[in-house]
Amino acid sequence: MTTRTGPGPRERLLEAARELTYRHGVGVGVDALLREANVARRSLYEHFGGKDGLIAEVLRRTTAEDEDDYLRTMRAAGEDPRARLLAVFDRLAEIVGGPGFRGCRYLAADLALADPGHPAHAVTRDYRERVRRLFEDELVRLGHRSPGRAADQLLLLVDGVLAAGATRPGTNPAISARELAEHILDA
Amino acid sequence: MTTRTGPGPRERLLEAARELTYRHGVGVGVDALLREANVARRSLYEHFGGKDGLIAEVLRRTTAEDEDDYLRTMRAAGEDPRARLLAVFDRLAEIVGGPGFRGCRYLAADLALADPGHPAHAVTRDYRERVRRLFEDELVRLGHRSPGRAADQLLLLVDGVLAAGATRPGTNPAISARELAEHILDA
DNA sequence: TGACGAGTAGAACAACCGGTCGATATAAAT
DNA sequence: ATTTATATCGACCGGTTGTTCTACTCGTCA
Repeated sequence: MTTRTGPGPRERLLEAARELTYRHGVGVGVDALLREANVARRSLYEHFGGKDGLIAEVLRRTTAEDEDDYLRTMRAAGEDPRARLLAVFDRLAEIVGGPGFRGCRYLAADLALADPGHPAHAVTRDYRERVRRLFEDELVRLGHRSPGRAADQLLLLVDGVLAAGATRPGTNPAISARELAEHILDA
Repeated sequence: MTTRTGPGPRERLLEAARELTYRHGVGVGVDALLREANVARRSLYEHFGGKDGLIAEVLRRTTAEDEDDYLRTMRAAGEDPRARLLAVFDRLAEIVGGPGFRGCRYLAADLALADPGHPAHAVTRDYRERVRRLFEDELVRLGHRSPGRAADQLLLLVDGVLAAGATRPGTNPAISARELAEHILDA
């Protein structure tokens, strides 16, 4: 008979950090994280080497999930590249309009961590590059005349939606962005 | 003979805070601010009531300056509302491409200060509203069919440029944004 | 002269920062 | 049965957080 173990300290720590760093920013104290996760201080340093390592690992996980979210959204939109790209902005409208939305985690992390050598920056940079590639691939399939430039513009709109969604609650920037996205796709 | 006084503690403190909160974020310590400004601890609390008051006052000042910058940029672009609005994006290209650019101060402050009651939020909210109105007035003068909606879209582009400029250095998002802005104006 | 206001220097505060470490408990592997 | 790995508690480190307070030095004006 196997004992009912449940998620270990490592998982609990990641989950707590995912939650608290989003609510309070990456400036949350280690004590608060340990308290929330109900995990001994030492476990943090054994598993992640320190607070920075934990933060970077949390971002690594959420970027993977968010990338999956993009992929699923696009897959659900069918085969047409145009419809697939526009679906991204419909999905953004849901996210930004959702009750728990508090801004883009990656943007907040990049702005909060002044040290350019912090491991979190590498994670967010890779993520943005992957999303850009995702857009570019669709634009190529669409037969767009300059897929690279258009991908940059779409990424700009995504950044704008996430920024405006956080700083001007109430407005729904994703709707505005979708219109502009249509123009990009038709150019 | 008048003694050479120079800027008082209040001014020195504001200047130091303007600089340090931009370089290191609003999380800078009070000690660092006092050291940089060469000001006694007590003066901070007499003049601003505390760190939060100082931060809010710094933002109040920079928003006024930045609004002036918008106004001067537009005035220099002549009378045509279309040219005036597009000039904003040329100016953004300069700012984002400049050597000292480290992201948008207001966006960083909003994302870093989790407490919605922090006085800084009111300052940034007012600033965004003033900029939005600036855009809307020009759009009305331009005879745009839906100035409110278009102003929101321009603001979205500005947010996007400032966000992307910070998170994806090297790319020049203002150029991408200018193209989209043209489309908004011609709609 | 004396009072007042503004400034400085710096001690003290309680709370918290990220990080290290010894002691111990548990359970699987040998 | 013994070893090994993992996980836990919790004390402890030096340093810093934002804030309050006392004591002192100026210059100004009455």
